[in-house]
Amino acid sequence: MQESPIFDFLNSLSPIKPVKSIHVTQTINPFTFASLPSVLTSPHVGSLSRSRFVRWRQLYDSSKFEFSCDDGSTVLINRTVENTSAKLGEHQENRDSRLFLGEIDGDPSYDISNIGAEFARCSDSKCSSPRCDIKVEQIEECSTNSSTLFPFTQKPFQRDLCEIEVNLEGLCQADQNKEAISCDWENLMFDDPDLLKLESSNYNLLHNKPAYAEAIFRERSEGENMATLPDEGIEVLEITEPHDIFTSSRNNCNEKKDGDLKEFSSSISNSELDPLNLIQQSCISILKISGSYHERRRCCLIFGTSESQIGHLEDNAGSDSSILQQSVGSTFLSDRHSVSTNMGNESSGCILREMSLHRHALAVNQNDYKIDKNETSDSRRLLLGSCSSISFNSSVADLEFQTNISEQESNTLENGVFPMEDDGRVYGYAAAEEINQCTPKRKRFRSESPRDGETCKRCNCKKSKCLKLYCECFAAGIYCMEPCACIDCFNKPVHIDTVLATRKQIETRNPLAFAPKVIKASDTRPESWEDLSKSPASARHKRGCNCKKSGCLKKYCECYQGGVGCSVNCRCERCKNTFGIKDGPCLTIMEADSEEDETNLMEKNVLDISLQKTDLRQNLGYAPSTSLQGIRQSVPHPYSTNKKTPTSSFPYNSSASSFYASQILRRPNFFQIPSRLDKRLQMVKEDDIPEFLQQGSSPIPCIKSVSPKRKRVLSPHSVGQSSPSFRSSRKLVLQSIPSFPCLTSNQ
DNA sequence: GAGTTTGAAACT
DNA sequence: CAGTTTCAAACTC
Repeated sequence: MQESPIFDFLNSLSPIKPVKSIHVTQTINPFTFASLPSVLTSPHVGSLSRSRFVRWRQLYDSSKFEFSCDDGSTVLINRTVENTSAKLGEHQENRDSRLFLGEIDGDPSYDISNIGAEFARCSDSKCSSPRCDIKVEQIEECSTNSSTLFPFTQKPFQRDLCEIEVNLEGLCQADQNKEAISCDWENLMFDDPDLLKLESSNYNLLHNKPAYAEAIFRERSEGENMATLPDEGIEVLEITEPHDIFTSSRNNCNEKKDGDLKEFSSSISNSELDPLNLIQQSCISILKISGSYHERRRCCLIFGTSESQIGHLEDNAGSDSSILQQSVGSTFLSDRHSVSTNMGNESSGCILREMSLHRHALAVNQNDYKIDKNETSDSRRLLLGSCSSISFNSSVADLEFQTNISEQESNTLENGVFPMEDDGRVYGYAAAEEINQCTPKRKRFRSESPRDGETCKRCNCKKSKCLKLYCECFAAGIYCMEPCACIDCFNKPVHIDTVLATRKQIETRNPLAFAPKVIKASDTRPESWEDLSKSPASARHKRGCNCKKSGCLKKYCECYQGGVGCSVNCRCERCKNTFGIKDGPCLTIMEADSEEDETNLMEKNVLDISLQKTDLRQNLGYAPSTSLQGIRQSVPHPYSTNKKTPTSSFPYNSSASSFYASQILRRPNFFQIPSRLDKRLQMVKEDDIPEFLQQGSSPIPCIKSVSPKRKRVLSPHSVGQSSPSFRSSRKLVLQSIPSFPCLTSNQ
């Protein structure tokens, strides 16, 4: 890979030659961490599991620091950077229980500990909860441009990783009344803007680098901080705009309220490229959460600098920088939340100009986010990509995403394999050896608990480094996560550059490589149908299978695995796919009517549903479909809860559909089954093309169908263009967008 | 858990 | 484009 053109290109972008990494490998083991002698001798340290605490630790130089404050304590940080005498560990408590954290050896680059202090202070100011835990951690600083550490990626970034964890659970634990919780973060955070004014400019002066910030939400792993709080009610209801402290940001703040969601995006001027500002704003925005305070969530903010970005941007003055922008402007999405930082490159070399917080969830697979406590949460699943391509209806996210603490994590813990903190996705700035956390014990995790994590992809890749489509995680557009048993995994946030570059390379080869494998027939509102039929009807594998021996009756067959019948696209032999065989009769509605007596009740139901869909589609102004795939697929899908259930893939095409569905479902006659005549009349317009297809708006170029021996892909565009009205053939429409947002659209 | 089978993906 | 190899999931024992 190092010799691949893409990496040559990447390397050529950076005028900065790799230097020896100063990184010191750190294995962050909470147990180890917990066992460290407390730097602070605060009497409250011992009650971490139940107390509010601010924890700050510095690991880059192998020193670990932890600050904690207990109930009633207020954390006050000394922001005087020059005060080198304020050594780490110094603290004092006054009568109002203020805990002085001090500086870390006066190094201005680490005064982000202030943030935690500020947060803690804010939390203290109004929260009366006995457990309002706030933890700020700087995990490490890592200059990861070393090809030694990362032989497959040129990673000229210096990053600091700051982890901020907010544990608000205790706030409503007492009375179980969320509404009673009045921890107004918005006020908490900014009731003293001056106090929040960090000495962050020193960082810029010191490093003279542009900065970028990334934010990652993830759930806290059990045991990470000794907390023993139950896992429940994880929900962030609101993200609000930033406070005055970011005055310039506020002026440009856009707030869009949608349901209980507020989305804000704020512009940050050049002078605010300070990573501290970034991180602060990010954190504050994230922390400005209201609603459920059963929240236990960790926000990881990765901020850093990129010298190569500077050079590149200066050299090119805002021209070609797609790759850099990909690495600069990234959106990490996790469960219900996403925090994205849009950092465009301005002529001045400015990297960051916008930071936005989205609560819009962007899922790869809806099933990954099923509301099911028994399922492994995918909250830690992160999607990569540029921000600009992401836009969702928050209500959809509300419907579709809810996460719970991963039981797998707990299981892993029980098995004695502690989930590293945390498998490189968040703490990925470690040396390569740390990345390879996979142990033999974790091998074949999937097979050990085949049902536990079916809503969550896990791979066991050994050779592909999870950077090929062999890897299910990578193919699905998600990071590998803790349950994965992959080896040498590069499909992690720390390798976002590599991931994106690889992805782009693959997409160059096949623009639809990351598109869902199963596409639905002329149905642009799949989510609605799914709700109705609960079956993966009206879908086909986009390429078809090529099974020779499995008879398309095993999950080797992608069609079968996807719960769809084989189609003319398949080259399978001796197809016996229970969802529809390749050479089976291509039924139409008319034919189905004549055969209705021969269908069983289930099939009739499916037909009715299909017709209801037709009706619905009419109501929506969309043409009905004649496809009777639903009939052919009426056999209950044995993997209905399977992660790969195709109809639930890529829900981010679902915002509109869900909306439409919700609207239509309110119609009193929605469930009225049309008369037979109506049914037939509704067949007429079957091939109306969704607007977005008619407009040829798909950025994906048409993929021509090739010889039957070759894999075939039908693109939306090609389908739309080749589908004249009133033609009654089956039509397959790729409905979903690739799992990764467009790589080049983050301007 | 180890080994085998299978077919997609990648490679030539 | 076709054949081959690689790969990891699915499957079997």
